[in-house]
Order: sequence, then C-alpha cells, then structure tokens
Amino acid sequence: MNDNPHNPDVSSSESLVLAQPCPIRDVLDRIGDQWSLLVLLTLRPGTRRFNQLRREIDDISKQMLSRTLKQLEQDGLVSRTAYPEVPPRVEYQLTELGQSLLTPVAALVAWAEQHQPAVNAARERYKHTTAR
Amino acid sequence: MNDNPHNPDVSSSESLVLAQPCPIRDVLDRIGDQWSLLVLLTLRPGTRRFNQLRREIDDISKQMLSRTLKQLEQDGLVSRTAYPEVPPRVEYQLTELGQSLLTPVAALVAWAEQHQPAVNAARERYKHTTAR
DNA sequence: CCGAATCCATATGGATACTG
DNA sequence: CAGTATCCATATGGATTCGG
Repeated sequence: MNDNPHNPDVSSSESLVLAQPCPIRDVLDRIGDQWSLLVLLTLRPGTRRFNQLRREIDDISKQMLSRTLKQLEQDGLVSRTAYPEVPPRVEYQLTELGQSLLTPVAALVAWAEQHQPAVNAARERYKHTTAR
Repeated sequence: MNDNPHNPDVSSSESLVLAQPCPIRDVLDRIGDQWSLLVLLTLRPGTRRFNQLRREIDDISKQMLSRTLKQLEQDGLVSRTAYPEVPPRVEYQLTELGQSLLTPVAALVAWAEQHQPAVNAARERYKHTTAR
C-alpha cells in the first residue's frame, strides 16, 4: 500500500492530491478544453460582444462559443450582460475571479513559450531513438 | 481551416496569444487531459515503477497509464529506464523539464484550491438565477 | 444579433485478453 | 512485471437549422 506522508489515509485506498471528485480537476478541465482559455484571454483586454468574440477568435463556431461562455459564466469567471434592445446586444467581460485565474495561467503560458524548444527537441529525439 | 475571408485584421488588433498551431496548446493539451497531470504529480516525490504508479493513482487502467507515460516521455517530461531483468523492471522519473513544469502547475493548483469556494458559489448562484 | 436545438463525426477513455 | 492489441462506450466539437 501507499504510505504517502502528506496524505491522510482514507478508509478507501485513495491516495493522491487529486482524488476523483476534485476541485483541481474542475479548473483544469475548464482551461484544458479547446476554447475556454482562448476566450478568457480574448476577454482580457476588456468587454466584448458575442459576435465580436467570434470574429476575434475567428475559427470558433457559434455553438462552441455559446457553450464555452455559458460554462465560464456558470463558474463565475465571466459575466454576461444582456441589453433589452432590438436587435439584442450581449456583452461579456471577465469577472475578478476570471482575472485572478489569468495570473497562474500566464505563468503556464510563459513556461510553454520558454520550453517549447526543449519539448520539440525531446520529440525529435524520441523519433530518432526509435527501435520501437 | 483558418484564413476566413471576412476576417478583420488580426495583426493590428490584440495579437492572439494562442494562434491555432500553437505551442501553448501543446502544453495545455498535455496537462489538460485526464491523467498526465496526475501522473506528473505522482512522480514528484521520486522514481516510481509502472505498477507502483498504477496502485498510487489507483483508478487508472494499464492502458491509459501506458499511453500517458509514453506521451510524457515523448515530450521529455518523464524519463523511462528499463532494467534487463526477469521479471522486467521499469522505472519512471521526472526529468528536469518535467520538474520545471510543476512550478507553474502548482500555482494553478493553488488557485484552484483557494478559489474553489468562489467557483462553487457561482455555480449555486447560477442555478438559482436561472429561469425556472 | 444572440443563442438554443438537432444531428453527426471524431477523439478520448476504458475493459479485457494477449505477449515477452 | 510491463506493457500492446482489440474492441467498445461516451465525451467533445462542429454544421446546420430554428427561434426570440
């Protein structure tokens, strides 16, 4: 069995920081999907309307943008304001929570940029060491 | 795929940090999937053997552990050492690159833990403000 | 203009059996 | 013990259509 020090042994044999029904997974699932992070970053400069977002992201379908925004809104990362006009106007912007998330995300993005060469090199190396 | 005809000038506006064929997406796809991050965190304390990882993660199948490790190895985040013994023994450990990734990841995990209540509250709020 | 509903293709994850 | 191969279920993403 596992004797992980920082893990209080539960009756079941679960051992890790990321147990299954896990808040951390919640977050990572959100930034890990295809569009959420992109939407958040697009909203960083300021408020955007629906089709404005669509144009800026450019290759996102209405459907996915709609779904993504709804999820982000549910999680309190983005706020939605609908103006009762004709034609309708809906504006989206980052909440403070959403903005605060962009800080650690930026660190990750920075890592990615900085270490991209290393990752690519590793991939090349892998291909060449092939006896597989 | 991209190259939309009615696309306004992307170049002059906020340059999208995440263009489509994107190194950042590469990384996020890796930590965004079901198991990679969990494996990396499990390896943080030190070297682990294959079935040792399986037991610690507990609910991962051999298949997914194998796939995940191979990907992490390809990307240079994890190193694999096979000992020519009978029965075979294979050890995995974080590379320096893998360890360096855990730093920004830790920031994200910290954010998740810290703001989980806020996210849950937002979800509750959403349920109540919704139609019905 | 905003976005929900429908329908569909593919990607991802898993159970199991098999191999060296 | 450490995987790989096969087969299958579901999740995710997208094109199109419809409606407020």
